[in-house]
Amino acid sequence: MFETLEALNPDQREAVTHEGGPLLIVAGAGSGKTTTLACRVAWLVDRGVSPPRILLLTFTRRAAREMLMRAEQLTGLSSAGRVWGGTFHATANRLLRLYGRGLGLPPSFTVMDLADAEDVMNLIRGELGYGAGERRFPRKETLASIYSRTVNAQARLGEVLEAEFPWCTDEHDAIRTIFKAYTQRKREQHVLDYDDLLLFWRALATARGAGDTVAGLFDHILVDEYQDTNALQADVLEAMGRGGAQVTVVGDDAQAIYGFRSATVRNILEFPERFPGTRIVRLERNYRSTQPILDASNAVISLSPQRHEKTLWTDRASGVRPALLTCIDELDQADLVCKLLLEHRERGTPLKEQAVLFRTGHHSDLLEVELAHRNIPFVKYGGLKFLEAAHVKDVLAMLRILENPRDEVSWFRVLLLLEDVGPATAHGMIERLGVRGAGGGDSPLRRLADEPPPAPPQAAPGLDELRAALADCMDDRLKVSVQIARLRRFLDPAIRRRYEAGEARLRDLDQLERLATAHGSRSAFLAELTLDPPSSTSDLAGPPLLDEDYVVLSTIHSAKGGEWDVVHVIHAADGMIPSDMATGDEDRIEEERRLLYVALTRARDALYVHFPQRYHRRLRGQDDPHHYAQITRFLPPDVRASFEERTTMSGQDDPAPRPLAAATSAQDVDAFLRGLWDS
DNA sequence: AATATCCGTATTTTT
DNA sequence: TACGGATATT
Repeated sequence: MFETLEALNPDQREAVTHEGGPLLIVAGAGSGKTTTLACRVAWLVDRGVSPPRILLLTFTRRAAREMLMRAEQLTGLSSAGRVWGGTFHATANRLLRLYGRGLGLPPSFTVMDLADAEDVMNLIRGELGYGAGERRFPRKETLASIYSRTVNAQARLGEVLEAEFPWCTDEHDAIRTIFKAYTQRKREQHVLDYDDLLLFWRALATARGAGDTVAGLFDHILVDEYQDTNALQADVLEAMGRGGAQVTVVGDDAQAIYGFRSATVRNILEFPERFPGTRIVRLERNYRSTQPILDASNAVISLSPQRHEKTLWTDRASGVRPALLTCIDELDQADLVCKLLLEHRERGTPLKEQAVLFRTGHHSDLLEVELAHRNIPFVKYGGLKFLEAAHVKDVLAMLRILENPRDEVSWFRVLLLLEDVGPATAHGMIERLGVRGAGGGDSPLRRLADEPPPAPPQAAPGLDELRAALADCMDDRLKVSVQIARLRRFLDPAIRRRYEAGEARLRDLDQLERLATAHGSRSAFLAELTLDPPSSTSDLAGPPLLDEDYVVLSTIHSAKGGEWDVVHVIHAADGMIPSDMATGDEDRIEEERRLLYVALTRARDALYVHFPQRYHRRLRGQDDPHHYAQITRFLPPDVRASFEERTTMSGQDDPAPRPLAAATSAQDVDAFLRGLWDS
């Protein structure tokens, strides 16, 4: 332990060995934040704190695992593994299963993800007849996001509508009615959404009696990525801290990128006030990147009108500036990225130490095709739609029913798989099964077995299969994977019949089955899946891929906390970064700027930013199949001075040096046009 | 009442 | 492009 401390710089050492009151560590990108936190955990254990009395809250499960592994290496003890680690949501889940009874929450509650929440909203919306009228009514996605924002930001519905969803203000009363019904239904059915996990945790921590118990569980609470927590999470932390635990938070306001989830940097800024006696330690020395890369990153963030009171420095000198590569179009970009990846690999950087980052999941589509074409292996983080696929949700719905027979949405979903059963019939059957019947009475599962609800003749064979499958799986001793296999005797034919491309979908179910073998109980599997979904294609692909060398493709959000020798940032065009969905108000644009900053600061040795000038229009365009983009507004000329600018003209199909000139004139035309309607 | 078919549209980021 | 919604058909 002593040697470990010796290896730290003075600021880090101060953070690690701080004793007494609350601690705020303001840690710039690459400043050894992970090391510092891991060391602090190790140091605490070394000083005799019992591991199970330490709570480490991180942004992802992966981050928690990594940190605890490092802490174990440092202490040489395996006991660090018994530290409580995970996300706020996963921790809430664990605590509520143990102590939720006092709040009227049975340990068998199920957790629904965003898609489920939207489905419930939709169900209620339909039942109350809001979709049917002449007037356009907010869609389920909008309803769910209004709801979540209201809860997480702890603002009044009216204010949220006014500020964020002005086009819905007319529907204020209807929305409130839906929210009431939504809440009531969740309670009746023992279902919690993501926001509920936090709400109930807060309720638990502030409750008379139970609160002392729960808050008293920990001597130390450490929170990573504090800039990306929201008001509710801050409340939870404060309540837990009142139980006597010492609180440590780590964050960087320049890396706040979760405002869309109601995260607020105010949590960091106001931390010293909420936790009196706070000690503040700043980590400004960067160990990750070369000075030219830091210069470019600093230049980008320095244009932010918001204050970021630190400048990173490093002693990693290098003569190589990051590159800003202007290429013709997306194809050209993909081509160049591939070439550079291979080039660096030839020079000794394995693919695993190289990453390609982008704003949204589908920004890598073309590149993925190109990589596959050239036999360059890759894994992609973020943007994984696996769990959103209809057929996967069907399986999960069946598991959920088994876990929590009052889960109406799941019943609905499963019954719709039967032939000749639509919404109306399904409703009737659900009624018959007594799914909504509160509290007592037979379980709907028992009723399904004993007195099957009337169904259309076409549905009879399917219904028998369904009953048999569910009955067989009610035995909790069966492993989840076995249960899934059993359920598939009902599901496979239904899926083949209902969806196109049935075979491909069935292969997804094979994957799900395989994923399940790694988990024990059904409830653990379901909770894991909603709280910590497989985050990359490699999580699903299984072991064989893992030994191979592969490039990492990732959304910038999912790349948070990561670092690579070589980093490519693609699509540095206005409309991509910032996403044109986010150009509404200034706060959101600033968040996009920080997003670019996060992307740039992931690089250790080499950084490439790619800007394709020409985009093919997605929507039908007749005479004009493409348009010219402008470089991202976050790289104005004086910032570009930190880059080495290069233009590629490698497109063989398009030998004319036209693009550069054309782009300039296209920009002029656009500027002219804007003058016509902006004024 | 369910299903087939067609059309329009909106399209981020994640626990 | 894929999904949701509306309309037409069984």
